[in-house]
Amino acid sequence: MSEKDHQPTDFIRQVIEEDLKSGKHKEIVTRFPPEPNGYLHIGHAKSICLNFGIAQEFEGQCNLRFDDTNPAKEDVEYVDSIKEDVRWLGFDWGDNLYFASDYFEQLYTWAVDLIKEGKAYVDDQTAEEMSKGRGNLQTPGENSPFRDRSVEENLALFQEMRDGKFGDGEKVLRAKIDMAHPNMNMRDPVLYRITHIEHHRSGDKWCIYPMYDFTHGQSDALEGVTHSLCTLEFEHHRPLYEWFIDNIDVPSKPRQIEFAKLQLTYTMLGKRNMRFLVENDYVSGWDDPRMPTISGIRRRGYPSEAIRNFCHNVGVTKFKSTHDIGLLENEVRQVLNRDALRFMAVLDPLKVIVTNYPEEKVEEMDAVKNPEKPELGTRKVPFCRELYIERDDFMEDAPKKFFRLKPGGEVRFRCAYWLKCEEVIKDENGEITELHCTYDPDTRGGENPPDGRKVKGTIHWVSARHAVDAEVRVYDRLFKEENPDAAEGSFLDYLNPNSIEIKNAKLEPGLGEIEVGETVQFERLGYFCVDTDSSDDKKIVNRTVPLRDSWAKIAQKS
RNA sequence: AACCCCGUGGUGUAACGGUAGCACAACAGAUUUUGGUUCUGUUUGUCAAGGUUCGAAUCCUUGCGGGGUUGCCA
Repeated sequence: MSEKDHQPTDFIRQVIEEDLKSGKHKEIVTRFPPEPNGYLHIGHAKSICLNFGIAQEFEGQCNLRFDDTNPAKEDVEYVDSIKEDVRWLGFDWGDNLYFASDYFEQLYTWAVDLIKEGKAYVDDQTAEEMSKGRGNLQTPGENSPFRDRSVEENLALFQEMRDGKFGDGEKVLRAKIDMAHPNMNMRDPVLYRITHIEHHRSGDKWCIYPMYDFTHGQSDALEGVTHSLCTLEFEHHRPLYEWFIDNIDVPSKPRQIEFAKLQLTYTMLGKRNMRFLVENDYVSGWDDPRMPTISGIRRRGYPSEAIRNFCHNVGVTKFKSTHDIGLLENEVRQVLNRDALRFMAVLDPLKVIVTNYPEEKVEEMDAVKNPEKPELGTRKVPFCRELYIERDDFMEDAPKKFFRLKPGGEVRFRCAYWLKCEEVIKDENGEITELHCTYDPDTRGGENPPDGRKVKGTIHWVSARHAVDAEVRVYDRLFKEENPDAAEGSFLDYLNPNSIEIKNAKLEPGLGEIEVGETVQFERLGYFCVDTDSSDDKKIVNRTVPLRDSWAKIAQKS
């Protein structure tokens, strides 16, 4: 039972341990390298937890590097949100904030070096011609007619590309590798393209921009990254990554290792599909609480600790697995059960009149703030003659297993009294409008009465006179289909029409003081978080996640 | 069918040639002033066939299945 046995071990950490043991590296350096072209989502959280987590465990360093080599898609707006999200997840890059665009000059110099060594050339072909010349998966490509230009001509042309002598797409710089290579990435990949677009950081200094492949490994090498962890789709870029590291005079030799990206049931993580939902108002924005973005999850009320625990449990492999979203929700409940303060709130109010309770009387009942943390003590909850209970907690023709309120039945009102339903009041449509009940003074605080009577159910309630009104947004998963990406037809066919339900709820008065962003438990209902849309006169609350509900299962069966 | 990667209960993940373990889910029970929490128990698995070995989830071969790759995106 050494400590080692409890360490999570995966194939990447094993490689790192070996590299440390063999003396290949003294210190581990990783990096999280987002392109600032969108918002981070739960899939990125896996990569963040992996890279920053490894740095922490091995007492190394993790850089935050923006892979900003394509100005057409990028913006500072995203840089800021990405930083905020990484910080919220609980990680710190210290001084190690980098931008690939800061390496443009160095990368250019290295490109010139390759040209001088006859390992790169300027190609005049159109994109279409190049594509054709590359061949396909079965057939080898053919050399470009420009492949054998002289070093001098290439040097001059590349300089002219930089100087802006050509329009977008007129020329590219390519590596001279092997047009018949079985790996398409090695068939003379493009190193630089011409793009006359202002870059969000380098402005109009450049009109040629390096490709991802020509940037990433060298950036890693410049920063002394030892292990460059990326997702599986870069697997067949690795030979190229290594080709650049081997053919360029870089200061260190990083190693690329690939792992499977995170996939979740009932969730769609594709950037362009998420963008579609945002731009076409299927959701309120990137931070809509139903979105799998970090900002959405945060607004929904998921604690970052739960995300970290989840990523830890998910593990790291090369197997393309899909995780059950329920596992994430379980982690959320686990953290919130431990931390969240308890309150009572009624989402779908039904009035209860306690007919034998004095009109003017108000009692302050004691209720535990959090049973998981008894040291926190209790809160006061006002009780009076008029109350609200959950409409669901009353049934006229109740099945045997229904332990809540029914005509002639008695239940415990949590922390208050035992109440017996004496009369059901209905309107002209037969809708139940209120319940007339009597209370037993011998059950104050919800205690068992001296006569030994038993009661099966305990329900929550709110004093009608003291309740705070609130809009509660009850969220459900965005998609009805387990895998909206892979299902037949458009993912839009699988949107859950009930992914948001608005309730005009009655809250326990103490809830008026809860601040935006704070997550609490509404007893018997779930965890709820005060939303950023709240104003001084209107409280808006998101349902983070419901409590486990074994009654719902029983009810469904019968 | 060119090359590459991957196959362990329902979903994931561990076991590194030596008792197939863990989490979630499901089911049953106990406790409970939340039908919550907690606790106990049960069910379900090594893709297949050969080979190596005293012994194979693990090594080898073949097959089967899934995924990826033909951007001047990352």
